[in-house]
Amino acid sequence: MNRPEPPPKKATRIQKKNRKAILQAALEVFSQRGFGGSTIDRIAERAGLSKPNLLYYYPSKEAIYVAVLEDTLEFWLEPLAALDPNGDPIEEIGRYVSAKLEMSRTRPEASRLFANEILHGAPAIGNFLTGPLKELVDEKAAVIKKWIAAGKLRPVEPRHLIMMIWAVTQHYADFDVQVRAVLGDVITPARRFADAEATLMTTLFEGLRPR
Amino acid sequence: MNRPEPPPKKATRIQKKNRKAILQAALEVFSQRGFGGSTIDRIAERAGLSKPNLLYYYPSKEAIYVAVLEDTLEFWLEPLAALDPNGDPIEEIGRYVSAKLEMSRTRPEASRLFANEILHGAPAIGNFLTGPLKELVDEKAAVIKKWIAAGKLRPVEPRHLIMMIWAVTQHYADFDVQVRAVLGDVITPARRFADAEATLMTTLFEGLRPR
DNA sequence: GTCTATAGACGGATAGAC
DNA sequence: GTCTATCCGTCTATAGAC
Repeated sequence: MNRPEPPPKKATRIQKKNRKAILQAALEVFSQRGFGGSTIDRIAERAGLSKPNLLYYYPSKEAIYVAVLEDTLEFWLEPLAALDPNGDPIEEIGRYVSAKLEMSRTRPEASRLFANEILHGAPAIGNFLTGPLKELVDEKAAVIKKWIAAGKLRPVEPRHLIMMIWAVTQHYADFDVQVRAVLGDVITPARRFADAEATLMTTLFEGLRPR
Repeated sequence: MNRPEPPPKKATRIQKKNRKAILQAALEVFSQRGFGGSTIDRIAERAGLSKPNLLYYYPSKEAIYVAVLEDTLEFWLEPLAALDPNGDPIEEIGRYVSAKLEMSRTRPEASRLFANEILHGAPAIGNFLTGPLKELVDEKAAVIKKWIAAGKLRPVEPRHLIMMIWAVTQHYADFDVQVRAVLGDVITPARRFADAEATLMTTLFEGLRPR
């Protein structure tokens, strides 16, 4: 028998390219239609592959789904991980808000993919939420607590503050159609995000700055 | 001619009961699993009906879905509609935040149903978003603008402020699993919502109050 | 006795997986 | 390309309300 690859003998150039295409296609399809509303066929088509070929790379629809999620998870935590305990609190939080808002603008599909997953009870990434995510939030909550103790921020619940920032920034990706409907189509995307940032900064900053 | 009701010859007691049971069951199923992940069979089972019997009341899966959405829409706008132009701005906004948070606590499935629908591009309620919803938001944005002009609020974009309130309050329903994962299961629901409200009020109020 | 309400069984199409 | 499972929607027969 003359089988070239048992597991991943070589990370073939073609394999890398196809895997990437599949993940990108899956991200677009899953984020737009949810897991149940997506079909392998559609993902394969958008990736430029046949369905059997796609199933050669990932054994099942669920496997693709999990792969896309995991592929995006790490990237998703970056901005919060970058919160610097030694920086100026207001500045650091401002930077975090900006970064998250920027992610909503440039990667709305990723935001929607997570939103959909969590909305439905996080069947695939429950362990991520109670594990790495919670740990990171705990760590950063401690930082915020110290800032508050030092009188550099008004006293608020750090974890709720963090989630509040998630909510307001991701809203512009997850609820995009509603945002556009409410603002009207005359408002350009650039203007929309600039106004959003200004509003968030005003309320958050003035609400957090101690007197 | 002496016809009391032309279309619904009699609103049979049994019909009312079944329709209500179907809508309730559909709300639970659709909000938990999305449209594509839900089956008529499951909805019928939860409503205590056979599938053909359910389809006797609503002609298709989509008809049930639309019916549930419409059944909840009006109710959903109530708190915003109640914003009183003659009231104290900070008080009115506080009341609105409280009311929305309370809805997230008591009717999370409704919130999730909308979130899912909008997340996927609002195929069924697009006209509602650009119609009644936009109109109501426009009306209330004008009220907020007047408050700002009168120096009673800091200058912010009214529409973004309204959406910001939607985002932070609905977050506690839509992303419930994540909220619980991050806070840990030791925090009781009552405590969770109390902390949320305190954090929202502090940041929002202090951020909106003029100096 | 007539109309409403209910269910069992099935067709047909879609889509996951080999 | 095929096999199979799932699931929407219908056909038909019957039980029950008024």
